[in-house]
Amino acid sequence: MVANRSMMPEETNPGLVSAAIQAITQYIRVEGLGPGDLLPSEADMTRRLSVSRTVVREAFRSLSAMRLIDMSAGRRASVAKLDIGAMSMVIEHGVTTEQISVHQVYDVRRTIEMRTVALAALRRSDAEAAEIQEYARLMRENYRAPEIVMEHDIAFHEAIARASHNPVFSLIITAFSGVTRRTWVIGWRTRASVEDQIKMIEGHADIARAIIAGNPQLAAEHMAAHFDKSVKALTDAGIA
Amino acid sequence: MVANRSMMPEETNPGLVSAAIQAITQYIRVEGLGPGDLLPSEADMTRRLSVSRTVVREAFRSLSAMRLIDMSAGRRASVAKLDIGAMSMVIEHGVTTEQISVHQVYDVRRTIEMRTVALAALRRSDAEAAEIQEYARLMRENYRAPEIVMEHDIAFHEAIARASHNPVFSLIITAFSGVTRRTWVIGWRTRASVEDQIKMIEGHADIARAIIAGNPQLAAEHMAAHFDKSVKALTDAGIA
DNA sequence: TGCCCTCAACCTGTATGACATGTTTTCTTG
DNA sequence: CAAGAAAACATGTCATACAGGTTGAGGGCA
Repeated sequence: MVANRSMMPEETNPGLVSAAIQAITQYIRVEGLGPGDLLPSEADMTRRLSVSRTVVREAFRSLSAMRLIDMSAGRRASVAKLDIGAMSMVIEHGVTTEQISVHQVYDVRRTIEMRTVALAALRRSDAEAAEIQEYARLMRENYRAPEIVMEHDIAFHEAIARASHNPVFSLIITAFSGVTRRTWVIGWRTRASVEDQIKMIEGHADIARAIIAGNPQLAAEHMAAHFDKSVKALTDAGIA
Repeated sequence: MVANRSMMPEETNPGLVSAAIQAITQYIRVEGLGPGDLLPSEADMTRRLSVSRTVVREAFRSLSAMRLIDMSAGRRASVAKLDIGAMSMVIEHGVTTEQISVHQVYDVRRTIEMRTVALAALRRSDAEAAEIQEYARLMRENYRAPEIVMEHDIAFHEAIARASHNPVFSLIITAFSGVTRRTWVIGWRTRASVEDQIKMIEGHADIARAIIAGNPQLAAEHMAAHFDKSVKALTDAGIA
């Protein structure tokens, strides 16, 4: 009654905690819970699964770390809204342990953003178009302050992903933001002249205009050019 | 000394466990640990962080759930090799709680696999080419047994992702496999005639041949055609 | 000497009980 | 009937205990 061993592809490494995690996710599925819905209390789960509260807590904690559930003191756990959480930690872990290179991340980003930008050009609402354009404007306005440009740059790409109206794209792109934060400034510094830096910012404005114009081909072309330049900047900086 | 509040983008929801998680990941980073390297024992961490073993354990457990570290009874935790773990759970959670649709997953897969298949055509080793071809062959050989075809289908796509030699692609594609397992059979059933089913399997053989021939354009075209047919099959089956 | 076996030391897995603190519900009181 | 206090319930953290897995040191045997 506690765990299933056959159907799920998730490896059940032996142990009560893993079984409890399975049981809880299965509970969410079976009960058809959606974001915000409450889960049984730890004491409840302790009784249902016939294990100690220790085990139940570690299971809840694990799900909370992956952002599948929300926990806070005093109130019961609830099903979480879709969130990066775990995914970004996995990516960062891969990069810091040198199992993933920054170039590889950029290739994935390029692949995905060529699509999100085209979708955004087709599907963006007016509000989304305005938001994207606003980030491009803020980049130009703050071109003397790299850190600020970076944050608007990241926000720009995330906004495009949102405007694709596919949350999975949004999820993945946002997961990469952490890595971007660690390498962005390096790429910026290799753009020796102010003209180069401004040219890079104008690349964003080009993308924004194509999205607003509803031209997916043009938007994708500008995005490709942008990534090619960014990757070149990183390569020039000696980042593998 | 335990946690940092400023640099990391990860939201530090208050609590000793979150702080411990931060401390442990930071430890991995600072010590420059790679896959397989051992972490301090729970007792050690208890002393270092001046918190109870309960807290340390919940932190370790959380990292283990995200597959950032490996744990097993009797031996100390170690840094894990890059693995899907959390990512696939996030995706599955999104789908079961209806925050992500199957179509959206397929759009992302299509976007990524158009790239992995092209990269595979350019970069695959002979062994990888043989493996990919073998899965296509196994699909044909077992065409009467849908479940077996499905497993080889999934293995086929994962093998292509591996042959792209970019682990991030591999990571993402594998993360989607769980969702695929839940919907594959439905798409299969809508292919009414045996001819249609065989045609679908032949689509995989076409992809394999293009990869072996080292022709990225052709490979991408076949992949696109394959996905278009798959999505149509799902749509015909009434999957949103 | 060299190999195998045993056992001690260390480690994680699970259970239990206790108490602090935060949240919700209920009931009392004005 | 409303406001506020208290009880009931929830999670957060700690301490302790013991079972069972892992490893390496040391000793016995060939």
